[in-house]
Amino acid sequence: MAAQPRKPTMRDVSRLAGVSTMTVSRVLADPSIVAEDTRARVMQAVEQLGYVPDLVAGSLSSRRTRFVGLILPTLTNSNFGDTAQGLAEALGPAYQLLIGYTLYRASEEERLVRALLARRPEALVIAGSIHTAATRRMLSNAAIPIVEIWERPEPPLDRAVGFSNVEAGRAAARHLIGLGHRRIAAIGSELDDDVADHRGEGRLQGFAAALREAGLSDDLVLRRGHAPVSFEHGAEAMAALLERAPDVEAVFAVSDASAFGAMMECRRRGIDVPGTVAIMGFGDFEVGRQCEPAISTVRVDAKAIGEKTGRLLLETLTGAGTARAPLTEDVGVSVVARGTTARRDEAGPHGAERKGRGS
Amino acid sequence: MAAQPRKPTMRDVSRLAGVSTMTVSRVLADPSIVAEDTRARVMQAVEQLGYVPDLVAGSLSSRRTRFVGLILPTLTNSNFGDTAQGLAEALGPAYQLLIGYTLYRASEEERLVRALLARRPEALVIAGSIHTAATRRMLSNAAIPIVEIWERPEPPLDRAVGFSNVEAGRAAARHLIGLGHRRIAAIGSELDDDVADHRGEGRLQGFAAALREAGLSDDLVLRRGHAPVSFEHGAEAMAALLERAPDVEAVFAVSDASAFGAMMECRRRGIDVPGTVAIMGFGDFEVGRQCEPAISTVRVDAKAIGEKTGRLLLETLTGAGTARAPLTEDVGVSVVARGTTARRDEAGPHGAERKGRGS
DNA sequence: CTGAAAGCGCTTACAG
DNA sequence: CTGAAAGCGCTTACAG
Repeated sequence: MAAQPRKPTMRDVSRLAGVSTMTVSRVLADPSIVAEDTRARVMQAVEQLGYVPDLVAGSLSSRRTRFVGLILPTLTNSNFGDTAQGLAEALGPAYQLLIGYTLYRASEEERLVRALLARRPEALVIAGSIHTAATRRMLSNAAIPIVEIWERPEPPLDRAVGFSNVEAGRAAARHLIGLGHRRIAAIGSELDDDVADHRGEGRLQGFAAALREAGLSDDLVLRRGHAPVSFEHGAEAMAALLERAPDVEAVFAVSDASAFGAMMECRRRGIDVPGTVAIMGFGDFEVGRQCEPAISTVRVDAKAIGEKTGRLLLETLTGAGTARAPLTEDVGVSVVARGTTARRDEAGPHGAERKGRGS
Repeated sequence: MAAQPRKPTMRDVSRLAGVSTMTVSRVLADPSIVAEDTRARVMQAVEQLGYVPDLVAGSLSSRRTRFVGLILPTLTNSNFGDTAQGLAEALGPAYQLLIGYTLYRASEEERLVRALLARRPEALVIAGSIHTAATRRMLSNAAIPIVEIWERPEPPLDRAVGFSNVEAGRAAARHLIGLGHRRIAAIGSELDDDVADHRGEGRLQGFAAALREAGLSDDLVLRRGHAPVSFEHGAEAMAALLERAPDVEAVFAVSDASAFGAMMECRRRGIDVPGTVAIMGFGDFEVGRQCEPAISTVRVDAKAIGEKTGRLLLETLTGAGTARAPLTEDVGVSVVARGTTARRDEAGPHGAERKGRGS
């Protein structure tokens, strides 16, 4: 790697082109306002030197960093990945995402907020609406747009784009109750002082509330292990659940990953899904769509959350929005009934019951 | 949101504490070199004003941005997420990752490299080793450590942490051949001028080469659709494969996601896995570990790639490494034989063959 | 259409 | 242990 003695600066370009740095700056920012031959000389110098403008200096000078901070619970959940990609796409190439992850830890969130704010992002997008006091203070004092996502806080710190996790849980319960199940369980993660999946907890609470309102017991709403919830989590939680309630008829998992794990645990034990136990998840993960039987779920458009957030931010940052956007945008959720909650008579033959080569 | 009239600067803190900005700067950078009572007054002023240092200014001044750029194909693959998290953890809180994704597009990679370099990262980590000429030039001229990951380029642009995808493909073929299969297929994605998964292609090529060396035909090595490969991809590719070769005995998919999709397609068609068709994937995704039967795979430690890269960078950036680290670190791959390639007599009863409630 | 001056908010490099 | 001066590489705000 042939290291240059020093990276070329705008000054180097301007000297080579025989103009001032201001002219170089203009050519790079808006070529149309510079005379054509001047512009050509500058571009030629830029090429020749392989000049890459220094946005650190540009940001300090213009007070525009073109950064948008994004704080997510994890980088390994494709739903949050979709949100990040949706946000990046909506924002376009003029903005750079500054992504951090918390692993559901409030302390880590606080550290991250401080670290990201030091980079002077023009806006900050953060999953969730429950923060430490210090985090809330920093966010409020930042004097930039803050968007809380994946929830529907009342009221939001500033703006919010998400949905009600409580309603999502309720919708799942309604679906299972409507199918005639009575001995209904749910599996999620524990909450402790520092690590907590408040959104999953919201779903669990909505689910439990709907159970009680229907006159059913919520004593099978289990919280096991720590977020993030995994495929393994579902398997273990399902095993624990069967230990405790061998007669369980239906299970709601706070995530499709967990639901899939639960279904695999049933398969290993020879328990028919949905024949003996119905299973429902949340998030509409690809695995749930593709597996056999496919997993019934509460769908949320993760990418749309990112896209709407991006558009909202663009309006706010460019001051383009004439009409003041609402404080909270709700992308809604929808129940998607699939194989794992099919009634016996509805259930098509699933692979487990077919043998031999078809096609 | 009560917007401050103006964010407090170090100047504001220094005035309130009755010291120079240099002293404030020292307290924040290394409190131990400042007298205790001075330090206390400064900290108190920092607290009172809610001062958050401006790293944009600090970076320009110190010529240390504490940024590490990371370019990944997608944000929605948990394997790359693991690499990102491993890198972030190894680097520690002193560095901020600047993450971008390309969707396997060379043109997007070029744009991203340019955009990230403008932020003056202290190092750049990039998935893959095949870049456009312009990208290579920018990378070489950047005069910062560049680490190519998830491959084993000969030679790397600068450094590399990865493994041989060709060998990974060969290992998969050897495993399937060793099991006695003869009519062996593979499924991956197409390559076109702009979008291409060169790592998946490497696996396919290694796989095909091993087939030929064993005297077998490689005419069932199929490339369908574009990267990123999905669960759906596997299902569709499997359907196409069965159309073309109903007598296929074993299939290698370039990703566990694809392998899972292929297996589900088999299940929908009543084709027994592994009884009639053996399936093998790559990447050791959680879904493959958890499903029934579990998916045989070529495992690569995605998180370790990130961690090793982080440690390498830390040594390089802090100049701590006395011994010059090797140009390329190979994390290796390993074949993990599981249910989907079990021989009939080895195969335990899998869920599909058990009925009724167990336990 | 182009440029000289000033300054963004810090840290480096001295000096004491 | 502390501070005054200079400067990082750009863009803003004038001026012509």
